[in-house]
Amino acid sequence: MTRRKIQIKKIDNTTARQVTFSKRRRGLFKKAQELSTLCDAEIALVVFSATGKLFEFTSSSVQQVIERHDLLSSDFDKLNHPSLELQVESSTSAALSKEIAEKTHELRKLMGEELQELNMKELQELEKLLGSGLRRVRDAKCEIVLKEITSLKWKGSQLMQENKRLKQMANRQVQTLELEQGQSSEPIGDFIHSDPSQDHDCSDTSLKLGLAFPSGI
Amino acid sequence: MTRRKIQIKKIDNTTARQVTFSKRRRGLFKKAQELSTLCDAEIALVVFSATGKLFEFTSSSVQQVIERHDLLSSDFDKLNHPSLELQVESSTSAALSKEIAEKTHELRKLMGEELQELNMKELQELEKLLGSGLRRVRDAKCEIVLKEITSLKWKGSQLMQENKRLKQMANRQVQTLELEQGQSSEPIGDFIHSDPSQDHDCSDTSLKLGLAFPSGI
DNA sequence: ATCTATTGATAAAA
DNA sequence: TTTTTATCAATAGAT
Repeated sequence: MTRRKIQIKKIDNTTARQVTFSKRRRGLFKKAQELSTLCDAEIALVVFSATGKLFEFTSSSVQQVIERHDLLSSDFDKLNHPSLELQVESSTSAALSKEIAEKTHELRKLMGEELQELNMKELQELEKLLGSGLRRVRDAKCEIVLKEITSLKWKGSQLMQENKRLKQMANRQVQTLELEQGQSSEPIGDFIHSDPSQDHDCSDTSLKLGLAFPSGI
Repeated sequence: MTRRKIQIKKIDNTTARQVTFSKRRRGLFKKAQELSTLCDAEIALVVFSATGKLFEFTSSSVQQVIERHDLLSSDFDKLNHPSLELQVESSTSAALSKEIAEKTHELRKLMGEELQELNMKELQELEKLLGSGLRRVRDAKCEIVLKEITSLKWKGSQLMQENKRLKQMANRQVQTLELEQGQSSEPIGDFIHSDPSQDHDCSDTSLKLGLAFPSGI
């Protein structure tokens, strides 16, 4: 794409790969943003880096939905300003990463310096430290996922309810025809399978949440 | 971007918007594909057009997971049996919890048994073991999350299509009534909006995903 | 759908 | 990481 054309295959050099990842990720997110704006499309883009880092872009924030329906604690929302930037580094996540890095370093240091001095108690203490950090990270990630899934289920339940209502209406309408005309109209089966070719306004329905996603991930 | 620079705002002209949508959507998917290949990243990209059509790209490993667990895709009837879904999710989570527990137990055992025997190399091996275990857990989490989200999106699109068909049906039924009775029946508007207390315009039937929220793990 | 004049994205280097 | 710059790729408008 520039100085030289490149092959589309995994970049061997780690540094070059990371640089390219940063650049292209930004480019991709920008393109996604532009498409959603230009063409009024809904876009969800999730990128996991090779190191497991998560980046996400969604065309419309579900934050409003979540806040409106009081779904989950808003701890993470405070850190979130999706309108300002496509992707913001979370200070919480960064802090957690840092903490993990520090614990790991601590472990390395201890192992290198005082191997003979290590006893069970000290090792367990280290384990506990590492474990708590990891648990916090896990919980944070879980919460994010929960929000996402909950919002999707909410949307799904809206659609289901509307679907059900439309079916009821259709049935009523057929029954009305039968009554008024004293004969049966088209079989429902054919009616159901009529070919869709256009869309129009639909109606929203009340909130009926699905399941909570189990927190054990 | 070419003949002339354009503003990044919704394109008014419908035809132009659709053309641009097609072109840019292709470009976006290509970029996503390239990023996943070049940088070994896992990517899930979902685009709903303004008309509710679904386009999706997922990097290969994600795709395999989705196909492997494809049982959810074909029948969105399972949406009507949330308890079943809950069980599936729970068992999967339980497996992960178990894996974590096992890793922890392994560590304790190793530390408890041969503390004096542990040397730098062995400890580093232990650390690596833990790390890889954690990475596997993390990957498993990613898989579950992506699978869940993808299946929800799929279900959503199925419901949207069904709704579209039902709405079309309703319209035709009303029109049939009007023709056969030689007079107008209830206005379509009232028919569609039969429950005014809950209804409002919602031509936007597309799914909206969760927060833009990068997190480092 | 196909064609190009331009703009935009980005690989390599700093 | 971020910036710079030389090229390559994407695409707006036209056909």
